[in-house]
Parts: sequence; C-alpha cells; structure tokens
Amino acid sequence: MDLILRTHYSGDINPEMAGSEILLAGWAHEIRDLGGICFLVLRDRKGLAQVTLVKKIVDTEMFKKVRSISRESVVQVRGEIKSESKAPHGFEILPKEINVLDMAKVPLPLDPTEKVECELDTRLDSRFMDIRRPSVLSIFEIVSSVLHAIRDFFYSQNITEVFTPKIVAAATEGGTDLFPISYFEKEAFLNQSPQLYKQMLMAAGMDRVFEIGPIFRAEEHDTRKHLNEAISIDIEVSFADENDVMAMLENAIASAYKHVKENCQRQLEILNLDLVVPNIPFKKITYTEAIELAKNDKSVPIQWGDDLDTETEKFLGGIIGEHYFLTEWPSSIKPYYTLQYEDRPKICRGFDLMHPRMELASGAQRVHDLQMLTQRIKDKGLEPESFEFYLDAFKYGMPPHSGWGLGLSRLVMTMLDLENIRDAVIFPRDRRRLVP
RNA sequence: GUCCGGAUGGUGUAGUGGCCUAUCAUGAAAGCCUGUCGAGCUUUCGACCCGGGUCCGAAUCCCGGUCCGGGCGCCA
Repeated sequence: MDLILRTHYSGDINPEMAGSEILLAGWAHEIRDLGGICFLVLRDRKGLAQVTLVKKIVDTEMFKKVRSISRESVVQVRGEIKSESKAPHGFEILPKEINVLDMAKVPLPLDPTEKVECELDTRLDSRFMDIRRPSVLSIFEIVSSVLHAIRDFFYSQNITEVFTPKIVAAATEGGTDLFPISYFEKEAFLNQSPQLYKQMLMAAGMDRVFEIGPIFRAEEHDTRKHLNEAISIDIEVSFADENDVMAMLENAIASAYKHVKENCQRQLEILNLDLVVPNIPFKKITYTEAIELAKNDKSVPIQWGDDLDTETEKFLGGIIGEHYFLTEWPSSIKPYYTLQYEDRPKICRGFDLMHPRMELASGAQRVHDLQMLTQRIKDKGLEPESFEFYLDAFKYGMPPHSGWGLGLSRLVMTMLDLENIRDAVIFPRDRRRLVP
C-alpha cells in the first residue's frame, strides 16, 4: 500500500537509485550544523538517511528551518538521491522540500541515539521514546518474526488457531494466584492458563489447536524472568503422546530461530548477535538423572521429589549447555491433569523444556480418563465440583491427548541473550508496574 | 515476602563529614565553522528522593518513609 506521506523507507535506498526523487518521513535523529553545510539525519523503522543541505545551494529559508528543528521532531523530506562516497551507506538526499509535521519538545526523556546509557526503569517510563532506539525496535521486530515462524509452523502441521476466555469463573484451578476482577454482579478472575479450555477442545473434536495469548499470574514474584502478564504459546494435540508434542516443540523452537536468522539480519546486526540455530532433537534427561547430577554438586542437598530450585537449574544448564527436555517428573510436583506412568505411578509423563538459563515450556501427556482425573484432583486436595464445566468434557468420549505451553518472552529473552524479561515485552506488567 | 545494594542537572555518572559556589559525558541556549557520520571549538544553562535527627558544619553519618536495582523465595 502506498502512503501519501512516504515513497520509501531509509533502509530501502541504495546508491544505485541516484537521480530518483523520493519522499521520506520519519524522525529527526540528529542535526549536525557545520556552518556552510548542514546534515539532517532522518530515522524511520528501517534505518537512517542523511539529508544534506549546502548553504550556497539550498534555499535560505529551508536552511534556516532545518537548523531550528529539535531532535526527534517528525519530518517529511522530498528530495533527490545522490550517490556520495562521503555519506553513510554511499548516498545522501538533496532536499527540495522539508516539512516539519510535528515539533518535538525539549529536553527528551532519554536519548534515542543510544549515545547515553539509560536505566530500564527510565526506559519503561518513556517506552514510546525507548522504542525509537534502533536496538530496542529490533527486539520487537524479532518478537514478531518469532510469532510469524511459530504460527507458520503450526499451520503447516494443520493445527487450528483458537481463542479461549481470559475472564473465567472462580476456583477453576485453585484460585490462590489469580487476579480477581469484578464481572457485573459476579466475581471473576483473569485466567492463568488456557489449559482446561484447550483440553475441552480435544473433547470437541478439534483434534489439534493452538493459542497465542495472554496469561495472568498474581504471584508476587520479583525477578528478571517473571511477569504478572505474559504471552503464552499453547498447543494441545489429540491422539498424540508426550514424545509427539516434544517433537513439535523442538521443531517450533528451531523454526523460530531459523526464521529470525534468515529474515532479521539487519536487526541481529544492530543487536550485535550471531544467532546459532539449536540442533534438534534436544537432549532428554529424566528428572531422576537430573537429581543425581545435582547431588554431586550441591552444597545444600536436593532430594528426589523436590522441585528444582534456581541453583539446580543453573547447575544443570551449565553442564548441559544447550536446550534440553526434563522428563519423567514426580507425579507429586506436576499438576493433576498430568498422566502417571501406569506401572510407576510415582512418576508422570510431564516434561519441561529447559534453556541453560531457565525453563521455557512445560507440557505433558494428559489424563483423559474421567475417573482417574477426578481422583487426581481429589489427591491434590482440590474439589472436583469446582471443575464441573471441565470434567463434563471428559464424559462423552475424550481422546488421549498431549500438549504444552511456551513462554514467548522467555524464548525471545534466551534467543537474544537479554538480561531482563522486561526487555522482551513492550509494556511489561510486574509486581510494581501498571503504567504505562 | 526476604536479604544485600542504591537514589546527585532531562539522561548516564564522580564525589563517603569542611577542599562542593558539586565532577565528567550527553543534552539545551547562543556563536564560529563546507563533508559531518558519537563532528570540533567558545560562552552559558541545568541536580544532591522526602521527613526527622547528630554535628560548629551533612550530598556524605543515624532513624523513618518512598522509589529503584540484584540475589533468593514464590511460580497448580
């Protein structure tokens, strides 16, 4: 679609286009006034373009106007491309017309040219300005590319995209860590996972579904890898076991890396990253093996049946050094809907996908037998009555099924080696931040 | 939640009892400059989180608060 205010982006221009007249629109990234010559660097989402004004040649009014433009003002430039070895990227724009569409106030809340460092908190307070910084914009363009790749992968596997409700009734999964909201005359909650709804769609015969959407967790955690609102990439597949969906998961991850490497070269360059596509299949390590490994190292002993603490996660990540699956977890620390091994009920067919830095996804072969599921709910100290809408779906023919949920921002964070998950979310929601 | 650390111009920082009329960079304002590309040069502007206390004297020490960062916990 052609837009009236722009014919090209900065990044689309090359010296071979010399002589053609174009229309650029963007922000005044920098204005360098050397006296007899003045450079206006225009920035748009694809890069920078130098607009060169020679005092003797251009209109006096235009020269004066450019010198008075404040940084980050929105400008539109009509001009001719000139091949010029002295200019960045070998070209410059000789302007015929410059319009200031909106003048930016001074001072700026942070420096979009990235010359001066800025703390994350300051950046998040002025996120709109922060995203003008090319490296920050690159991250979010890569997030989009990851989603594109994963959606493509799902569609190639004939998986149907669905949406499930984010506003749910009380006590669906215990209730302690859900955000309560007011819903007309009723109390409601923000859903912490599409889990139960995905499973109900297996009973509906949708066969394989995926959902990419927000999840909400009311835990008061305060770390660099947790948020209270996150985007979860979830799938559920009928007539599949945990190994089938683990294969889908590693393929989804690998295709995301590949797609980013092939389609986001400019962004990766800005971020100074040499992306390495992980090899699949990923290693599989059982929980029991992991505990044995950790026992050799740990100062504080870890016991079979404990959930893995941060120290153990880091230790395992350090010795394994790449993505891996943790399988065969104790049934006691996995949710009620995780299927136990028939011959060894102490362990179950749940798995976690780990990156050396942190957990990225978890999934399982699900319980599809109503009686067993009801018992498991009771065993976990929960009330089957609260799950009636869910359990009903298991009464009239539920196929065996498996699935997983993957944290989008954690995937991006580990892919791009970001220090804080907030760097991978445009407007993050954490224990303290509700604005912007 | 808990432990540790921190809060200084718009932004990022130096300064741990008097040498602070507070450092440096960036920025902003004015001026010089025809090839900058983190341009350069000259002049100027702009800050000690809030409240209480100790002291002749507090950005600096103490107490309380607020906010921020890091570790851990929590994360069916």
